[in-house]
Amino acid sequence: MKIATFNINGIKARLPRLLEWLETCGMDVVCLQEIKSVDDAFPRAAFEDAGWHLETHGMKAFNGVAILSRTPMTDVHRGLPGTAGEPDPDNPQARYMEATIEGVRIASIYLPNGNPQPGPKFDYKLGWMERLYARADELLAREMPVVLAGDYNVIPEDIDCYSPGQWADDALTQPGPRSWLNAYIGLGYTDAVRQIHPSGAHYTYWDYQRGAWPKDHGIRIDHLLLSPEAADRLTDAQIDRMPRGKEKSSDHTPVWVDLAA
DNA sequence: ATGGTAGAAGGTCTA
Repeated sequence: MKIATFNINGIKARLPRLLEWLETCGMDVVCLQEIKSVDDAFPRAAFEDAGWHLETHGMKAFNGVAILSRTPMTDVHRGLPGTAGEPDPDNPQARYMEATIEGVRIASIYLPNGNPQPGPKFDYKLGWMERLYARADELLAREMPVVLAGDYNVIPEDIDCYSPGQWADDALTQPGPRSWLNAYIGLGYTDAVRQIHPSGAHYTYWDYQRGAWPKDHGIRIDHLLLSPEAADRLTDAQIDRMPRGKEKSSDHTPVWVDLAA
């Protein structure tokens, strides 16, 4: 069972490129982030016509997540439990959803960026990561395969960054967010790409500016965390760099895991 | 120190 995460940076701008990739990628499930669309404006038919089941959790202009699946989804849940820390608790930012697919609980996550730090946006990121910790812990109690997939906006270690010195003051490398990510690992989750590529520099994001892509000035911020029941089934994890090199690409590229049947 | 690019909007804000 192949499961991907892909921050597409706008569903409307990315639609043709995304459909091309979906045709050939061989994925069973694709978690999308930054759809930047309300649910009603999401181009559902294009995906359904191509044979995908689709669930979205969007909002106006920013953020927004979705899950595509070749087989039906059950028990779909939108929003990260607990609204404490949301700037507007009555209208929480659309950054999290879950669904069960073929017995695997899968989350699509768009974690707050947190820049500039320090500041209220960084505090929001830390609070969000604390709430995700609580949810990740709850999911472990189900004793089922869980895959927490998404754009975490955290560079786990300096080897995940082309130039750690240039990122030293950025919210993506700060000790606080890194500690929360390590806390998820401490609960029993496995960073799938790190597991398969223990010492490699494997990036998932390259800025649109300053020629970051041709110079391979990338960072690794898109992750799939696996519960023990999922990690036991892990046979492969890869970053597909091809989509990043296309015209009108996202600034992220897809990351995927393969779980044995 | 600034600006460089991109997307959703049709304001600037976010990254």
